[in-house]
Amino acid sequence: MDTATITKQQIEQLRQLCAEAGIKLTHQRLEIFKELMAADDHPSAESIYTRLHKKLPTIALDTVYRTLATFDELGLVKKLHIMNERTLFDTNLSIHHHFICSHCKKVEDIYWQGFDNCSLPEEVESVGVVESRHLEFHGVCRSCLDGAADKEK
Amino acid sequence: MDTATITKQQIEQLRQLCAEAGIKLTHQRLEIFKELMAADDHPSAESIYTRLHKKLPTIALDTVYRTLATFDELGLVKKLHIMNERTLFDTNLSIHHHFICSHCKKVEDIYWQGFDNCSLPEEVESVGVVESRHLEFHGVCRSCLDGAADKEK
DNA sequence: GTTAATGCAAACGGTTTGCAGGGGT
DNA sequence: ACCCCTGCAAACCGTTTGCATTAAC
Repeated sequence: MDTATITKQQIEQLRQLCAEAGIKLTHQRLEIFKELMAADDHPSAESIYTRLHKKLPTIALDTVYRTLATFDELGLVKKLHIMNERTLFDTNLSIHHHFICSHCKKVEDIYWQGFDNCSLPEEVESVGVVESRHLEFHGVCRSCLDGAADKEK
Repeated sequence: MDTATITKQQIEQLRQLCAEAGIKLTHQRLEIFKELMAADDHPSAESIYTRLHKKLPTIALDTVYRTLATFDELGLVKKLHIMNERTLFDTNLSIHHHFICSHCKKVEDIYWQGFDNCSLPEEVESVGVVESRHLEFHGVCRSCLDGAADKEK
């Protein structure tokens, strides 16, 4: 995914979103936003903090936490509670699912529109109103199967 | 679910499992096991501790944590990372999925064999070997829709 | 100029760990 | 009798919060 470059359009959208929400577009928020848009994985607050530290050495970890919470409320990221150690953030806003490698712990996005569009059986509907469905696959990813992950570390 | 009563058979199975694993069947482990079998919800370590405290006032919270970890390794419970605050434990060992009410946070078990048996599209298989699939529905449950949950607290 | 956001440091809450005493095999 | 398991307390670690300073509007 070549989302490495952030368009001026995206920044303009953020500016407008902040304006609508009545919050300030600070330097830190902009930089965290850029870092999120550039991420092709599912970063934690700490990993965003670490990546950002080179460019913004004065940024504080709790600012990253607060900003990610703000972005979550704005709908710019989604929290992922996959493992318990730390919360991961999903920057991919399109409907998708996740494959979690039990070996290297990497989380990969999975698309399955056939499933997204299928209707649910009565038994599911009977428990309440379903607003979203999310699928979690567990297994071993291709690179771990090929033994690539054994070499690292 | 009338799993409130524990059969002698279940206890015998636990005794055997412990013997096979080479660990002791202590009083605490037995009582925690009973509490888990009696639970019809998805308890946290702390809620098991609280429930047990009436019968076993001397038990320590960390013993509950250690025992639940042991039971997880034995395959008697499964950890659920649904919200980030605390780990929940699933005592239902048959294949099922979860409905999480965004209002009252209750987790309900969902059965959908049609989905469990369906084959996955190529796109999914291509990321690696899928060992299990778990579905998470988010929405509002029946009792919250009926306004029942609004009255509490 | 006002008000909200940041950085710092300390608190917080769930979970883990080291250790000495106690209970199961 | 041996060794594992428990209870206690303290550590741990990700995350949150209170407060004074700083920067966006």
